[in-house]
Amino acid sequence: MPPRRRNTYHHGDLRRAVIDAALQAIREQGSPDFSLRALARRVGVAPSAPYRHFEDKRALLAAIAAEGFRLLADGLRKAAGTARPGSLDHLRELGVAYVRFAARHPAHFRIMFRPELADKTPYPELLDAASDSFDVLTSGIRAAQESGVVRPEETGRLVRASWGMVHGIAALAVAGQFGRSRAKIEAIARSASEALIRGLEA
Amino acid sequence: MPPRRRNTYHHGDLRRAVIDAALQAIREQGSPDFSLRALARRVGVAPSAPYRHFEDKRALLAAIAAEGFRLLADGLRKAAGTARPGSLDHLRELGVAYVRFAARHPAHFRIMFRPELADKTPYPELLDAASDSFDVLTSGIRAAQESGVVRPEETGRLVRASWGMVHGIAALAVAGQFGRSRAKIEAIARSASEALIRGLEA
DNA sequence: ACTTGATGTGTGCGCTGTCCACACCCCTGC
DNA sequence: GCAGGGGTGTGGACAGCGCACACATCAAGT
Repeated sequence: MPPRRRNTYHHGDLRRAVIDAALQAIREQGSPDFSLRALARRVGVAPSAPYRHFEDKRALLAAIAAEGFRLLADGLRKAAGTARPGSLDHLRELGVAYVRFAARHPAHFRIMFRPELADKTPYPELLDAASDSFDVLTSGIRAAQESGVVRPEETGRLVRASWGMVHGIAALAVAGQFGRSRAKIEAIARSASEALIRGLEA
Repeated sequence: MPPRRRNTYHHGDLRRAVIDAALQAIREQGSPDFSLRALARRVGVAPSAPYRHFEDKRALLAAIAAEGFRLLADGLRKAAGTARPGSLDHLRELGVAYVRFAARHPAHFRIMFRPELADKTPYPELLDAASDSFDVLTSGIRAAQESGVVRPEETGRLVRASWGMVHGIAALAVAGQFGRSRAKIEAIARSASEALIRGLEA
């Protein structure tokens, strides 16, 4: 990619610029109620320019959601790396990492589970990223079961309970219900994860 | 209220009809992306008629959210009634009832935590209903602490963990991640609540 | 009967998402 | 070293939207 050009007919990296403007708008109002035209104005291009990069508004949201799931999978893997796979610590760090991702990337998080993207079929990029994240969680729990530290109950059930818990804490945190302090939010996630894991121990 | 009048200039209960049409639309598309004009068409009134009952679109959503919180508080209180206050069973039933509410009233649930309603200040009805629901949860946990069956940890922390868990399971269930069967969804909620409670026992 | 206030109608404004024909300009093949 | 082609941005158009405002209708109280 050539260095940023200014005052040229072509923008340089309009796709990225539109995504960033959208994230900014989501951060400001909490919801993707921006208009594509306003985004274009902010970026300094014609109203129809973004349509060269996104089929429609939903496709833009899908791109943001996919980016979010990629960031989430990264965060989960990184956190998991700090503890022995299959250990209870590993499990707890997965939970904390889920919530930390939401606290660090609230704008992404707010888009990722939007109902209008529930059918990910038209967006293979989104579908892949989402299942990848889900797999990291699932295999973390399965490993803990295999190493015998967690009940040998049906894995899917444990995944749903764990995922549900961290997802709920993340959602409420992003909604501002737990205050603005990331440290406090992570502390909540940590103690909640510990409690749930205690309840799931073999 | 007089009996339903048809073919009259005045509708009879337009406010209720608009809310119901909105709920129907939310059920159909998962998000409140309907137009107020379409709602009016469905109900058979002029595009501007709903504005007699709702200041704007957000106020309509706020009314739905408030109704949702009232239904939630009812459901929580009813479920709580089936077990001795302060007992672990009582706690579990609260958790199950939260998720059951979401499974039974998904359209309400989808609206209740929308970011555009996060500032409930302009909607005192919504504010009251929301804090009432929250109080039922909080006092349930406090009672369990006082009867000595749950750790005497800071109550707020326990509330956040518990609320987060049931909220996450509810959200994922409403998003269709756990399939359509209400029985299965409640089973997940039940076993997850039991696990968390085990982890929180004194 | 007359007024009055609540409720529904009709019309208009500015904005939106999206489409289309056209302008521009970088890159590649000759 | 130049022609032109394809990817990218422009400008204008259209239908539909949220919402405002002036007017119509009707029930209820005097």
